[in-house]
Amino acid sequence: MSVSSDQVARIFREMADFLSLKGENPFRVRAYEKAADALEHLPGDLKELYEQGKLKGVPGLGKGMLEKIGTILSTGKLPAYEELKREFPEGVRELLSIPDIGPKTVKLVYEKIGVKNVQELEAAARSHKLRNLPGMGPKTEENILRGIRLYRMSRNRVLLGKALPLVEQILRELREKASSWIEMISPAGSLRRGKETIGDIDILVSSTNSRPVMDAFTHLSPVEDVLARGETKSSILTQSGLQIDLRVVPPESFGAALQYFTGSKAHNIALRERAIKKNLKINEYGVFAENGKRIGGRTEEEVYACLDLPLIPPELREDRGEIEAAEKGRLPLLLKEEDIKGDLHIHSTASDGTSSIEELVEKAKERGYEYIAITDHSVSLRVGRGLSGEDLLAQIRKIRKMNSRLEGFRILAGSEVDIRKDGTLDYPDEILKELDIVVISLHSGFRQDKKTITARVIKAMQNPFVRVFAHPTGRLLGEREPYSIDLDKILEVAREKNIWLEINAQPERLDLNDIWVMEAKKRGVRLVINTDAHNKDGLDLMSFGVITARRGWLEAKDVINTLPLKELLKLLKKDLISGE
DNA sequence: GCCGTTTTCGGCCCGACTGTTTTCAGTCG
Repeated sequence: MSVSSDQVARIFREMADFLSLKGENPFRVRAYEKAADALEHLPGDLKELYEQGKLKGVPGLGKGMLEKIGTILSTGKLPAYEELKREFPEGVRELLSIPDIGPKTVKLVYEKIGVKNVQELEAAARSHKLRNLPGMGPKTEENILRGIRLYRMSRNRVLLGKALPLVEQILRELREKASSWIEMISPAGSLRRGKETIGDIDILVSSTNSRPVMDAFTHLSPVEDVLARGETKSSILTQSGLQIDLRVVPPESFGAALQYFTGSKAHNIALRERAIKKNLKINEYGVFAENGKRIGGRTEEEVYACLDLPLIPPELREDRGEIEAAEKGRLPLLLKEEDIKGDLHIHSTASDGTSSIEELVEKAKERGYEYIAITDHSVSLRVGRGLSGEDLLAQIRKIRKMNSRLEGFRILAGSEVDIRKDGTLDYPDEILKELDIVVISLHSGFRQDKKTITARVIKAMQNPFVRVFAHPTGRLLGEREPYSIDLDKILEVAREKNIWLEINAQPERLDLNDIWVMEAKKRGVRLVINTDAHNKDGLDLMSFGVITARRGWLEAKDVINTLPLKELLKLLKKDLISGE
């Protein structure tokens, strides 16, 4: 039985909660949260990292945390954690997830009137048992009931792919309704950083008159409920249950506010610590010198410049070394969507897609691509209407014919070949060798154990015709956990065999994720961003793959499908030969 | 509990908002 970083992170997070409930030193609480953050950003097998001493020096993991991690790894348990857990009944910690309720309130209601879970808190608020507690009144009861409603409604985070179109609609509507009052407008928060899922949405506006902007905002078409309305901040709840906060700041503070509300929290804390060392103070209104004089804040560039840093792109602001890199002038020149020259994983009507190859080509040209690969499913994927060997050969012939009529554009004949349960591929080599590109992936046997799945994929990667391993972990955000696969080993083999790992751009996949993308780059593994489109509009999902790549610090040169057609073809041919 | 170009002890980001208070505590981002 092995313990993952995520599991230990969860234990530390729970400990932070318990310690805060006990009224412990808040900095000690934060130390546990920081350690949990650090663990969640760790690629690879925790036990190996620990044993090889690679956890030493990771910021946030000091002597005490390392000792605890060691205890968990060797015994599977942590006495300090077990002890804390025993002190509180099961449901108490969950109360902390309710908006407007923090550790002090939970401690109070638990100790004074014995509230042990959400239901009991709701009952206590309804029967007015809370208003007599110190510091509480009727209004608090109302707010707690609202908090419980919100908690139940928004427990699930929403996909970036769902949130982004909604935000675009809202920005459009706001501009229409209050254009004369809006100087600048931008999304902020985790959405701007491109996180794969979003808790709530932040929008920032600069204006000299906030009232008409707030009016427009609270009357937007998707509004279900107005949660708060003030001079500088208002919150709405949309019909889809998403909370949206709008903040209005004066133009001279827009950059500082945008920086501030974009986060992440950890990045901002690190920035402020840096500011203090320079005898500066940063807040959402600007950067200030010791004498209180404002020295920047109109733009984000200004804010960073005050700290002697270049602008750090939002996707990097996770406190994963970006400040140090910026300081040394080593920020990556991040990949842009315009750099993408093609898409190497697309389904047509031949299998389970709904657009013809002709339509897909048309769309790809509109996007300015030089090539696409048609990669329909292989024979054994019945649900995907996989192609028989004969059908595939016929499709290859058809594609060759189409190519002879195309100028400045190339269709690659490919296939998304299933890795069977025993690690063999779904077509024989005689067929694979006819293809321009072979993409392999798993669609079955997700429950096999880590050793089996890893060995199965590695076996498939030995085939000399294989070029791309698609959606390497198989996760579906909010629906399906990744299957148990040892990515560490997969990266090793991918580098050795020169197999490209996919960043699948489907918003519910984004697989590989940002953390593993970063690790793959570090190890010299090449990546390719594909949409896995099942219709022509699916090609537009590329932007989500690009965002994920940017969060993984990728530059254009790290991504195969930024290559112009000629170079890609050269690479495909050359690799085929060297692989034999 | 972490951490160190002023520190191995004594700090640890900062302000708005709310509801309860007569000057502040709790929560949030």
